[in-house]
Amino acid sequence: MNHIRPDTRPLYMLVIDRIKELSSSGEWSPGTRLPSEFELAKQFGVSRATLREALRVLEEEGLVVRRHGVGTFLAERSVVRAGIEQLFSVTEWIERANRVPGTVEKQVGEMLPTEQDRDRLGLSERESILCMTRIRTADGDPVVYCEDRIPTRVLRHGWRGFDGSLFELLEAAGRPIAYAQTEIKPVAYHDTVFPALDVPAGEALLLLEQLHFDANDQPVLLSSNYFRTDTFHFHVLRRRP
Amino acid sequence: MNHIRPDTRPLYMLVIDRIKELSSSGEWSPGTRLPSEFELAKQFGVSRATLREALRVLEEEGLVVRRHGVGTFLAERSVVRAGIEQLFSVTEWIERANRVPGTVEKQVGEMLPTEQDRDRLGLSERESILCMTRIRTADGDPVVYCEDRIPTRVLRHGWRGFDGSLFELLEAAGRPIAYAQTEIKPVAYHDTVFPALDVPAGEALLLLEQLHFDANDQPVLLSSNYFRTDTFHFHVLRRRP
DNA sequence: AATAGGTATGGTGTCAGACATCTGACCGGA
DNA sequence: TCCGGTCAGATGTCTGACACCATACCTATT
Repeated sequence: MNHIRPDTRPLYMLVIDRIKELSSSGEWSPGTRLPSEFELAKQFGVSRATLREALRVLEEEGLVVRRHGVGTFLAERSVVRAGIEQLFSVTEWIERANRVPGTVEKQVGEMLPTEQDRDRLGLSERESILCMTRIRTADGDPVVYCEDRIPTRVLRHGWRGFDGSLFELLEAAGRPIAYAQTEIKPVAYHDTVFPALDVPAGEALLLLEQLHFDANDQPVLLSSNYFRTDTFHFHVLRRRP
Repeated sequence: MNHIRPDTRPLYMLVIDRIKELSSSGEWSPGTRLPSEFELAKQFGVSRATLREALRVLEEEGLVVRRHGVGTFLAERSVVRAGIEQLFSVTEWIERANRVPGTVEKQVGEMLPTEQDRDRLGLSERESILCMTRIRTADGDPVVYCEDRIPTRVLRHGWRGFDGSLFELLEAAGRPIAYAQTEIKPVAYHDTVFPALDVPAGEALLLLEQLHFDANDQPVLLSSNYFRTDTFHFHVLRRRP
């Protein structure tokens, strides 16, 4: 075929993006029937097989509903985006709320991992970790309290040029984060964290304990983030198994 | 072809189930390479196109990793199951912890919805709702505080024969729950709930505010569940968008 | 011997076309 | 009015082919 494609990602992903574009731009409204697979494939210039791969994923995500012998429909209730299952850095999260992210450093330095750290990050006793404690701000207000641990060996170029986003730091080190195992816990009080975030009396914090992995399933970051819930809302779309 | 299939679900779903079986039964261990698509298709007696639909979904779920020109591999870290994105009833949840579910009824009755209820459930002013407040127990210990609201019109046969599981009640009414929009909130204290659950001092509860929908995207149940986190753990696999 | 480059092989990615099966609407006769 | 047949159009599945990619191996050059 010798086609020249500017984007090297698989074709079906480009189709997915295009469909999401069309649906979120209001081109197609919720509940309407999409053109037939044959028609869509022709329109996008891909084969029906490729188009179907895209639709299969979209169906799995809940954006479209397919009915045998009838057609493919845009879901009635557009899936709530940015649920907790989507992994954003704290920086990104603050920006998505249209606020300006900032950082107040409390502690940064190398140290030896505890046994629990070693266990979860898969380290030997001698390997050191970069450990930091920070308060993240939105428009100057303290909103998240962060404790992060990164194996020193992961950071080939040290941590110079570090500007607040660990995600970018790890990307620059060639170990971009792909996913995270996250535990969700409510916190009624904490001697250090609550005063630092200036939490009003009676309010609780939401703690996300996260173990982050790179694309090769290697753990690269262990973090505990305490969120003020008057600023951040957490939701998720739960489905019957 | 004129094949007679006992299971009427789409073929690719059966393939998915079979693959999950093989991987969870230890037939295939994490990290190993699966047989080639051609080989697998032959083995399962389906076409490569169908097999690929199954693999596409499994890849999206994170159970397998596909590499162009190399092969398809079982994911190194098996995806954490029963994350918060899977919707279980409280009854099921307690059973999954190998404990015996029970119910202490506090209040059950029909009443008129508040404006917020009407808004979220899509009701008119005159329609009544079935409203109940209950404490769920595990082996007799109070572990979840539940407030539930169901539009009366949904329950065609009334609510006789109700045994504790709203999911089963709605299934019997022909409106089985398909998914729920869930908001996650930490709660530091609540005058009614905390004493009722006998929460130890200093411990917080996790509140899930859920709007449940049936398969036709119609809201059928609005619930607020307060969970004791010494009994329930909530986790989720978050992925980069 | 070490290394750079070509080639063979076997994997996934994409395509085109065909037939099977399901659904809803239309239509005509009891 | 009701019921069954028919038909069009949609998704579900299959087949066979070729393109593209990654790796292993071989070869020629250094």
